[in-house]
Amino acid sequence: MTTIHDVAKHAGVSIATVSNVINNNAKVSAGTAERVRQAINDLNYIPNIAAKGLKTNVTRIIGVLMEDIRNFASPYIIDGICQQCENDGYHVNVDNLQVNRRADYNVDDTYGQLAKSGDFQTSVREALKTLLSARICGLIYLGTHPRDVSGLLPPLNIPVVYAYCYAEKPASSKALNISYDDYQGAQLAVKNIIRAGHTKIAIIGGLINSYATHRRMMGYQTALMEYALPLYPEYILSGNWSYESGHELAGKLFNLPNPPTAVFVMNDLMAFGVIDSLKGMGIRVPDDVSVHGFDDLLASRYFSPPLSTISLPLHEIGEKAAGSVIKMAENGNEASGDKFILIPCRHVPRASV
Amino acid sequence: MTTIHDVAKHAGVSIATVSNVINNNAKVSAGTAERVRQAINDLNYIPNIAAKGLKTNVTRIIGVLMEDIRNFASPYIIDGICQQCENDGYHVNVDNLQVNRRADYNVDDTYGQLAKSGDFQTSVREALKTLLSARICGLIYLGTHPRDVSGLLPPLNIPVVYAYCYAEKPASSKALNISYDDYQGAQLAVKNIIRAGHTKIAIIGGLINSYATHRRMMGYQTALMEYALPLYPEYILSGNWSYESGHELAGKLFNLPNPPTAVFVMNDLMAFGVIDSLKGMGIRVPDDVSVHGFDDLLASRYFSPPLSTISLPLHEIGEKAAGSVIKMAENGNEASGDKFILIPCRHVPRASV
DNA sequence: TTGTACGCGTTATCAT
DNA sequence: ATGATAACGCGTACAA
Repeated sequence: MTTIHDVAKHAGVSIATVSNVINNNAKVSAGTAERVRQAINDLNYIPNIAAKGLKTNVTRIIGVLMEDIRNFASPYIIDGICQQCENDGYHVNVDNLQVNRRADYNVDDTYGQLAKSGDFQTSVREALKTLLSARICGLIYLGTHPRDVSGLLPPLNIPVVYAYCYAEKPASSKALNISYDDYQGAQLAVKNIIRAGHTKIAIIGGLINSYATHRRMMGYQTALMEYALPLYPEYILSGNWSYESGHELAGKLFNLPNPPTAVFVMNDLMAFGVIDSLKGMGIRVPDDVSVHGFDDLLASRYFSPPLSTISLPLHEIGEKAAGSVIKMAENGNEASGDKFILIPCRHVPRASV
Repeated sequence: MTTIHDVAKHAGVSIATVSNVINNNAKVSAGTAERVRQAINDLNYIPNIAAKGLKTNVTRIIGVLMEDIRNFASPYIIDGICQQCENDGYHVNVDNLQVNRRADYNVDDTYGQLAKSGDFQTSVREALKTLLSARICGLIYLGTHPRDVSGLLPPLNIPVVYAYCYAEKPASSKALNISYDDYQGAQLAVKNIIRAGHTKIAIIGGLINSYATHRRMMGYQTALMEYALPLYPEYILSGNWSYESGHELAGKLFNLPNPPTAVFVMNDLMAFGVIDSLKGMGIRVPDDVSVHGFDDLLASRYFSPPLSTISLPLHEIGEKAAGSVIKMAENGNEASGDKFILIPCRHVPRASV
């Protein structure tokens, strides 16, 4: 590899001058600057950022610790992260924890177990050590779904952004939580159902102890209240986020003496199960019953009928996460303002409502 | 950050001894080794790999230049890359080219244009410069679908692996192409259809000038020949990989005087279009006609009927790509053996056949 | 068995 | 305006 010395020799100047040209710090005469630039081009010189980082103690590397890149949300978030980092001239160092290969990551309960499992803790520490050995100047912890991940990370003295999850007790004094707005998204869904003319609207939630279920349930209630619609306790069910669970609960729901005319299902996977179950019972969607999902999986637009759903601001979460962690890394001071940033969801109207 | 000097002082030894303990090179007495390890633990010391790389001229960083992380295959391949790199103690540096935001990346023709477009070339060079500035010791170029990407990368003196694409004229003397086996996968699909009892089997291909279309067409022919089945020219159609194109071609196919009883569709997206078109015509799948896809999208198992398809060895491609590039980086010599590695696909039988 | 000194490719300080 | 040189954190001869 050609070094700054090669360039200096080729241009007939000192390495200091070359450095000054590269970082256009000091005053270099236009002539020599041009000569140096020519030499850089001739020799195809690319500065070694490791050496630069060693000297300046600033690496401009952002570490991304992701629980599972195979989760449907991860690629879009990483896309946002990469874009923002490229804009700001930062490198991205990734590490994948492969949660999927450890447990069924659609089930909330396993998270609690995971977090406690020594095995998982060990690989988090291991991955973190790898990242830290590169002297990353900021960390993004990317979850597989919103929940409290406090305690997973050891205390850190670099800024940390929790993306698509959150930490009540963050690992760093400079920390931020960035996710989407469950409450707003659920309202969006239910209000859309109401505007389509429904008044008997059931809800099928995810695991009862999950943050998302809780927040989306609030959104459901708020929307009903806003339109002065009654809340029927028998219309409120909880599954476990799986296709099968949606299938099963739909059976229960539509054997009620007074069944609903619409269902807000808290994720698309369960909604698929609901619709298939309805089809099995000879109930047509949306002619007889409307079904609304949440997540906007790629599959949802090809489902029959195409599923009305809520699309998550994944790219924006990534952009914002990277932007924030970079800002915190550059301003030495603590992060100010709201520690919990929720980006609004968008509504995706399709044929199922 | 604590340095090797801090550890040395804390343990009452010299930095050389600390270094020797870390890399367990030279003989260090058991006692001092233990003291040093204790100190490392006490101070939470993590070696600075930038400094190490500067000294040894080996960074153990693999660069991944991906055309689009949002492509359905990318996350699984990256998962494989991360896993292999973690196993071998390598860091992963990523850069995303965001092809998706430049053109409709499902359409083959745009690739030719992209490659020629100065804009794309510029961002490839830019991204590469970023990666090279970290002195990566190997590069993985991850495409969005198999095609020849020769000429996209400038000449490089580090090993390069093309994953999920290939280069007839690679950028480095140490290069390898790793993808899945279109020919074998297509045979798998068609043989499965034949074994289900069909003899009138149509095929809907992707763009006629694409490598994948060509190879899969060969697989189709081979399978028919092996079972001594005739090949009807009117059963051979080509689309452009899109849902709409599948929908349209199914209309043509089943208005034939003597329509087929099964269709091998070259990707799942077109297969969705085919099935929906069939439904529209009152033709039942699989009762009247069988449909077989290729790709195994997440959506395919939730489609109705669930789609029989071919699953791609994505994780394996990633593992193999990382393993190969690391091997080439470590053995100074040229890569030997086959430059084109094709990993077999698996068959995923579901209800549509 | 352990310690000293130098160099890796930069930036930054100080002369010139 | 430009150049010489000392760090940065680490590995490694070579010396002790």
